Amino acid sequence: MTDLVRRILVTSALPYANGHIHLGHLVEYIQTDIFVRFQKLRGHQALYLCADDTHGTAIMIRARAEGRGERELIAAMREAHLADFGGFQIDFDHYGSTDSEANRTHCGEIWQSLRNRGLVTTRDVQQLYDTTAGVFLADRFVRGTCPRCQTADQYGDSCEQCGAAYTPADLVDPVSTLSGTRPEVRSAEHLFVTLEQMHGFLNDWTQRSGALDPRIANYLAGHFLGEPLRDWDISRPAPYFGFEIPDAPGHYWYVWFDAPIGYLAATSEWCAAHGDSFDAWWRRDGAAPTAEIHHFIGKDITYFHTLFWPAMLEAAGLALPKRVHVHGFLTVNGQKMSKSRGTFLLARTYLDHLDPGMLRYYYAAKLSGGIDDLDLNLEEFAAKGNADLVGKVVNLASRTARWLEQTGLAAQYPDDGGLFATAAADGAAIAEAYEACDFARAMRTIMQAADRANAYVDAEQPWKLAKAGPESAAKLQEVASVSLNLFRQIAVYLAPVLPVFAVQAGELVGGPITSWNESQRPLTGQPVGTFRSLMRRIEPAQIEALLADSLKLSGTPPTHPTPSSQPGTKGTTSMEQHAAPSDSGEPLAAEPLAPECTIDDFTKIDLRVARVVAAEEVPEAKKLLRLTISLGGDATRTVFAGIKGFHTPESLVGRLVVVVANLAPRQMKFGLSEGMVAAASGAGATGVYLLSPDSGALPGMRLH
RNA sequence: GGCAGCGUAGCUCAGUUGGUUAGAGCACCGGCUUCAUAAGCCGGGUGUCGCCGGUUCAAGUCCGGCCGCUGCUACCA
Repeated sequence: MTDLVRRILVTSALPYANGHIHLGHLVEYIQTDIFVRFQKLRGHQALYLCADDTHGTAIMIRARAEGRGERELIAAMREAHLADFGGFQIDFDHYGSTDSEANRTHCGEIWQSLRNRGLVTTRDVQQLYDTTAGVFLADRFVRGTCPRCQTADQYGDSCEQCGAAYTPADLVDPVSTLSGTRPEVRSAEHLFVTLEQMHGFLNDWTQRSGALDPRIANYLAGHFLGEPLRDWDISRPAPYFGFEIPDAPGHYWYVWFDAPIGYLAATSEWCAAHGDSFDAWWRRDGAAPTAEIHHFIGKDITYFHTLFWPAMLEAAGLALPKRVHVHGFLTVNGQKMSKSRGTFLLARTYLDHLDPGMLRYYYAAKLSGGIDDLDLNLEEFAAKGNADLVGKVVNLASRTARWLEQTGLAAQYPDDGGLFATAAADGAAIAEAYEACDFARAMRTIMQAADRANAYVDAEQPWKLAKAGPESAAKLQEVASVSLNLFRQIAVYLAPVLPVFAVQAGELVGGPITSWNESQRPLTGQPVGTFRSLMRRIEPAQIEALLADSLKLSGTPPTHPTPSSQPGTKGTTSMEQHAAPSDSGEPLAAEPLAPECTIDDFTKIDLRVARVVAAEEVPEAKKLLRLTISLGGDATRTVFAGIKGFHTPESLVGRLVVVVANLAPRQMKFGLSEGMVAAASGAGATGVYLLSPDSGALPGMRLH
């Protein structure tokens, strides 16, 4: 089959050491792992490399908050990450860390290349300096009074009250959160990469190299490459958890500089451990690179991997990616993962309740290599795993292995009507789909083989042969041998997706699966082990337990067993639901109750009756109406309310509404909004319903 | 509003360079089977392929214009 042994270096994006792995992360790691396992099964030399992304301000702040050093924090998170990945059978060839000596070395080399090519420039940036702590202060480390609305205790970059944006130097009475002293304005030098000098190269690489999906290339052309590329600020002054820049003491490489270089460092570390050569993977010798480089990333970090990173590699004379595989985000039951809905699913929580193979298969069945978001519909997840893996695939072995325990496989492969040969021929198409990361297509083709195999068993009725007695024994052995061979063939095809299942299938019959080629020849005469459960069905209770645990972890009590809340489709309108005699549970299910609050919490919010005295369209606004409301007497407020399209200005004037009267003013594009009008709304834009007090209520009355 | 993407059976989707009566899985209904983890097999679809127009011998597939939805962004206080 395959002609040459390819050398394929594959990476997933480095997970940040500031949080745990969740099912969204796993879309990427499972996808990458399947790709790598497939390549290895085909006989290619593939390396799956990854690392923890450990540097940056967030880590530093978190470590301080936890009262421990950064390295202690990242070591603990590394353990947790590795345990999660292991649980999902993600098989890295090497898992490094951006906080390694190898990475420091590679950062230095790339840096020197940028210097040599004249791509580094410096520019002064005005920053506040803490004379007591002796450090420049990032925006987050400064608080002070807003220069615009005079609100105290605001961060250095923007005001939470009026929304004004400014620099820390603009703050009135600034205070350093590190020392509590008043910082002074100093000018600090930052280092920049003048990306514009690489513009021609980036145009060419993004549009013509074939490394990118056309949609991604188009996005880059439209958003960035159509105008001069801005300089990239790649240094941060101390305090910063990271690597100090060797020729610029006091400056540290920004985390997004050293993170992708972690791919190089991981390669070096793996090579050191295996006696291989880094240069053979990354160095460009003449026109033809010796290895293929594949990056798998989420669409949120496209910019870094398709502009900065190739520019860095190009400047350093290193090999460019053959392909950057960009995938979408994970949604759960059609919506973003949500802690309050209990659908923020951590890897660990999943593993407490369900089989990782089921998720690997589900993702495989939904991934087609595009950048579309992937929806984890929990009902479909259970149905698909149960029907395909348990009902079709495992069932093949489960229903026939027992008849071969004594005799083993038939000595000669029987006439199966061409079933094995057909599925063997399908191998080329399945491999092609794997290669293109269209795993969904591969799974469909494999399941068709399973369908044909089950139909065969049904037609041959081996259970009748078993009852018929000794004269049917040979025929029984033949039928069961066909069935088990088809089963093993499918196990080979599924091995990249379900490695544990593949091992167990091999234990049952035929030994370890080591090569894709094993799908091409039936086995004969081999012993058959005792069938034992290979994969268990997903029970609804397990999914409920998963969701309940996820809710607990987010600190929200489970309000009720989560029904399968299909997002409302166009069939029923809100109006119809109003008329229904019994109310649907859908709105509550769509937005479960918030965590319990105390009466003190509630009294912080001053809700008042108010009268709309004026209402007008804001022509340029899509959702907003400008309301003038009266709290009685001459106390009036201007409020922008997002109710355009649901209410006309004329219908509002004169009516009573409920407002949040002590809400901090908010600067909006069309003016300052001085409160919020209370309204009910469901998930999605199903409607907005203003609250009205009973008649007799007067403006200014408070809600108790 | 800007940018991008998507609109095919109740649901999730497949439809390769335009080419026979538009498909799969799930769900649902009927029948069969009982070896198997309440698994399996057979049968059952009058779908305006979002709408309108265009190109073509031929369009779900290409082009244009609308409508709707989603994501990012913006004004969701």
